[in-house]
Amino acid sequence: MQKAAALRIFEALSSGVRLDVFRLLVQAGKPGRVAGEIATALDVSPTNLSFHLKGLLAAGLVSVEQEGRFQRYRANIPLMLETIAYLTAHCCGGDPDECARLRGHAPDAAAFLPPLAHDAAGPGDQ
Amino acid sequence: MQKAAALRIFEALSSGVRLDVFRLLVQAGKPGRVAGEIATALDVSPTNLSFHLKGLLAAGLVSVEQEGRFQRYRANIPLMLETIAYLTAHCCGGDPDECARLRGHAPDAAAFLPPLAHDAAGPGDQ
DNA sequence: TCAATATTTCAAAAAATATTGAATTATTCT
DNA sequence: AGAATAATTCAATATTTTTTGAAATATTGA
Repeated sequence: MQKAAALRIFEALSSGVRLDVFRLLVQAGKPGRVAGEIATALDVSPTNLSFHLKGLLAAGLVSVEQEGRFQRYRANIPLMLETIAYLTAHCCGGDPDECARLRGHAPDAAAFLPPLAHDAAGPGDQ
Repeated sequence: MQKAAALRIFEALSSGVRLDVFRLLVQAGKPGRVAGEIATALDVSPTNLSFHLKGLLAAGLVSVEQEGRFQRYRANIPLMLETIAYLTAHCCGGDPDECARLRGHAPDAAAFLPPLAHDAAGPGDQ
């Protein structure tokens, strides 16, 4: 992952409406929700929802599939996890002990932070 | 974690400057960096940096410690991990198989997503 | 104490985002 | 084909966020 992608993802989740939409879709799971259902559930105008869905879509956090005259949206959870990997890459000044100590503070998350392998970004990484 | 906290965290990371600052501090590890070092490294004016640090601080993503006339900033990585736990809580419409399938898409992150124990938020959770 | 350094606060201007309602596109149903 | 439905695009307005430079605060060292 590169900076621009990570930035789009955080921008996408930095609005209350979009955060609600994404959570709704995460909770919905595989069946997702069509736009109208989302608008009703969250009490957002279709126009405004469309605006916010576009942001989530551009970030890759949701996908759409046309279903007749409906548009069915689904959450892309794995991308969210990749983003954290990007964020925590090359952490702790390369000190594995320090890295382990940090991990200790978030027990559930412990197994996630990779020891030191970190990201595989090439020279173009920003 | 509650919605308001998660929102502050994503807002905090939704600017290129703040994302750079946070990554710099994640990579710096325990010693962190004083404000002036950050400003120089990222070529941001002290005034503007101060503005952005305030956002990161309000979100809890960084901490400060006064050191003479310097202010030393450090990243709070565990909070970032908690945020993802919040985001992926109650996922997949409660279907564990579906949850497992999703996890399969992000191998490194696989161990992070808790099976179904999920968050411990009380009735006030938004 | 005085000058220099580090950082923050404040107020104004500039830029980016969000919201609204009307119009448009595309699909279904009769 | 024509009416109804689902959703998006467009253009205008409102709101929020970011940036800038000057001024203020606090600490250090002469």
